[in-house]
Amino acid sequence: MSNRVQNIRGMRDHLPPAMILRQYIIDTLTSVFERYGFEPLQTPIVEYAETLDGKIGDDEKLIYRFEDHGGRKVALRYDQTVPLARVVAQYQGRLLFPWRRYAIGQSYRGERPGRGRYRELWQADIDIVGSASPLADAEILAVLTDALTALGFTSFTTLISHRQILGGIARVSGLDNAAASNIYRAIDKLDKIGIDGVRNDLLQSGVNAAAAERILALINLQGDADEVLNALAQQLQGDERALQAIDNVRSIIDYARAMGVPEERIVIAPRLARGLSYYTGAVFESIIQNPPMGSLLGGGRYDDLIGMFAGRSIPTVGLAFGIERLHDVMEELGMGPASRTIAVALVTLFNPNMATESLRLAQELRRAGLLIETALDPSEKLGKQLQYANRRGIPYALVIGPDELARGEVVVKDLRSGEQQSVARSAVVSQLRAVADAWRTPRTAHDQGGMHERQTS
RNA sequence: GUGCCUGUAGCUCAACGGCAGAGCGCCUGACUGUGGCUCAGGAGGUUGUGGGUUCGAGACCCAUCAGGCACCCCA
Repeated sequence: MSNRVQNIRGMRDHLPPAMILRQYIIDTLTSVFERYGFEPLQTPIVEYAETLDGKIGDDEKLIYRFEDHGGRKVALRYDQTVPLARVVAQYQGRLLFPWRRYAIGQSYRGERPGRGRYRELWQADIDIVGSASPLADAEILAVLTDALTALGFTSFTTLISHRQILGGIARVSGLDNAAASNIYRAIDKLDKIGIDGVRNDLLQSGVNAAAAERILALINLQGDADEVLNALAQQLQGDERALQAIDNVRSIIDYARAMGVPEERIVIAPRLARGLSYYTGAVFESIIQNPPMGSLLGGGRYDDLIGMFAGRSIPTVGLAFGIERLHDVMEELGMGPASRTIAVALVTLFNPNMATESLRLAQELRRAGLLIETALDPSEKLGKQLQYANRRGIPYALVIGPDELARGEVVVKDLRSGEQQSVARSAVVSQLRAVADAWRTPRTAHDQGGMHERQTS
């Protein structure tokens, strides 16, 4: 029997310093989502296996499956999109469309863990259910841009494409459906393996040289969004579906501009394939160049998925923020709250006789909304109590000794500077509140590096 | 799921097949209303785990677990 002390592979424990950052991420995302009218939804982590089967494509083998005590075949959710589809179908009569909903929670994928890849991963999903309007797609772009900006990111890029642009590229290159699905994976690797790498992959998967060059030219288009879309429209002439897709993306981008999404945040990237098979329309993902972390979020339009449950088409667009990746990147870049502890001040206990007075002070401050920790041992030397506060990173220590009590004052000591002053007891709240606000102000990114087109090699 | 690299004190890492160490951290004191800095002491290890080779294994071999990198794929 093993009694090892060990967490499960690919699943992380988050100690308080990490959780403070994660909660900051979640709080920030939540507040941006709600600013756009998205409503919270929570669903179970466990679903019937058949609910998940046949929805996500080849990755189905990565789903965690087991039988419950009653022998039912169940599975841990792979994402929060399929459960959303189930909910929409199940509660159609109680929901009003279009419906904006967000969901923040964990999903499970039996992948091999690596950088930015975990078997338990938290995602923050937003979706607009029941609207086919390109304005819905654009709103997702606006939310994502606001959210990453609010988190402190200064140089992210959102790649945008459309399933039928990709399809059009395959069709005008003379590939049938089977061949087409093979090339998507190859061209999606453009950023990683470069133009020559993709050419190699294409040729190796049986694409003839002429078709390969055609594909490479299309996925390697450079320029701003309008230029790339125009070039695509020109070269995909005759493919009605692709042209419609291009018009659709134009509309989405126009609306996004109207909502103030900066031009430099958007790149039309025909190479963008995205793995999940349920996407039907626009697809997008946001990336930063430094540190390298794949995509921070990904999403798109999936007009048929909910219909698989509901029996009628309910067009939907949405995306998932990868909280694990946001966390890892923000940690590496030193973003998020500077504080690594919760309390803004430690109320010390001067001695057993004075403890009551100190505890009374602590409760006053807590009722005023301040985050206060107290010492627990009135007989412990004051130096020990200060040392504890200092090590915990608590910025302030409060002391009430006999002198302070007699004068109705409190010593407020700044443990970072070492300075201290006696403050009238009635003024402690306002003084601490001011410093607490400054102390919890999050840091923004130093830089995530300039990012736009891939490095040309 | 495949290949490669790594795993030694709380942390970061040393140690030719021959007595397991350093820095930081931690504990005690110098410091009797005050942390940090300095100084003096001190504690802390079945070398991830289980086998094997050897007179002798932290080191070599096998297995296993965990982490990293590259595939694959994705948030």
